[in-house]
Amino acid sequence: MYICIKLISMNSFTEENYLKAIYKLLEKESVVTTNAIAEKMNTKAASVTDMLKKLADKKFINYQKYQGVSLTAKGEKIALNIIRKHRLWEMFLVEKLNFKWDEVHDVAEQLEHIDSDKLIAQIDHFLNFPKFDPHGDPIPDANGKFHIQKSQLLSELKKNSACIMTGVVDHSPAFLQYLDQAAIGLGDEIKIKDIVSFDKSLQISVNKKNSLFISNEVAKNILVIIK
Amino acid sequence: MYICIKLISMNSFTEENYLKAIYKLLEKESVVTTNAIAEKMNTKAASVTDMLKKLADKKFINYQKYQGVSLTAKGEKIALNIIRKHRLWEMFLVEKLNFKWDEVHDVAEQLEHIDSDKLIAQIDHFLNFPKFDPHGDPIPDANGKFHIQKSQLLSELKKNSACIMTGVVDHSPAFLQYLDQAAIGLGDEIKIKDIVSFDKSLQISVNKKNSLFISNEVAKNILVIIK
DNA sequence: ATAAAAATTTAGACTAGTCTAAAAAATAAT
DNA sequence: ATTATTTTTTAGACTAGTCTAAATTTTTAT
Repeated sequence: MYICIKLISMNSFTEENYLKAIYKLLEKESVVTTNAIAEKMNTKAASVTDMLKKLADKKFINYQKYQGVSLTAKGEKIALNIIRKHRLWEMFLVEKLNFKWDEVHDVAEQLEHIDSDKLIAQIDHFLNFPKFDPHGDPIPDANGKFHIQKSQLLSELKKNSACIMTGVVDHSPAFLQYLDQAAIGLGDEIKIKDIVSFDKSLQISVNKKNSLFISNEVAKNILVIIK
Repeated sequence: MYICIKLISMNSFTEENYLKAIYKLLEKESVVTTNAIAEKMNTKAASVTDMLKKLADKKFINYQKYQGVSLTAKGEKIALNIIRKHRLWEMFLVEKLNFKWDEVHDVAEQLEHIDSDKLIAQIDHFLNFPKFDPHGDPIPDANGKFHIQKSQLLSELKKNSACIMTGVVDHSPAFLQYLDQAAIGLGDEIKIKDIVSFDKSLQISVNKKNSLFISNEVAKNILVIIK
């Protein structure tokens, strides 16, 4: 007769952060190097090598000396779960606790490591199962799957098209603050009233009300899905 | 010309947990021993001694070999802040995320270490500045002060008195589940309709509606403030 | 194809926190 | 008042994660 206690090897915060960093680097480059990880983690290459060995031992990554790394299915699942938690917490902070877009990141970095399936399921429910975080990045489901309607740049749309804002390309505080001032936010309905041929700037309406001009440069940094 | 960055020595989770444990032991006993701390922290006396030296170096505790410990003002402030965060998170979990009284503790143990003044201020606000957590324990304010109207046992009140439930003495799941079944909860208005002379059991009404009998034993474990 | 440069890994050391086993101090018992 | 017992501390070792400096491998340039 055995008693089964919750052992389910709790991963350390550090391991989780490495896996997340590797996942994000893999989104941009097909091969992830030790130096790239070191830079992302604000640490030294030697420390990264040590950790890579440990993660490989645990079968979270595929690693051979000098050859870079990739995630195993197991490792990717953990990374996606951290990303899911991070984005749900960001959404919670903005939607329920009056945080600004540009204030949430550091706190979410801490909250993403809280270990409770029930907690994150309830937060998801409380937020009414959002598909995007406050920066427009997609939120994976509990199984690590994305349900994405592909976004495109506002600058690519034709005159008179209507769309919903889902995110931004430039995440800098400067840009996010500009959007706040212009009262353009996630989930807003944007309609292109006119495209100025001179400089490709757009005349748009937001939520069928306030009409304004935005530069092409701005439009290139706003992600939308067509309505 | 100096630049001042946020250094404000971030305390480790472990240090915070030791200070919290010491605070709680000081509530019951005037002198706190190494062994008592070891038991509370699920660790060994030798480990405690090591940590006590470190905490004393940082001026969080008063410590002399073999003589037990007490908290300095600095240490108490940190402990109270952790307790404040723990209790506010518990309240949040119960009030907003449908957690049961007896499910919140482990998650709150993690959340209490999240480091963000704005976050906890907003949670406090979101909960409408509660004075007690779901177990009826008082929540200190941001300065570590309690604003307590002294609670007393329901069993001590006279016939026809009305009161508000603020807490319990027995925190066991068995008792909390009984209260759930009986639909007696924090903040409920309890009126004593009758006291049975035979066994001192009480006939009460809860929130002016459901009337029921509770044993004297139960009444001895319910904390209330007189209305 | 081979030398130079860059990237990566190893070796060895450090801190935080923990442990066991042994020594020292305090308390209790005769 | 002098043992015996209990409590506490020290000594030394271990793990996770980090670092610097040196060695090794890969890549780039000639």
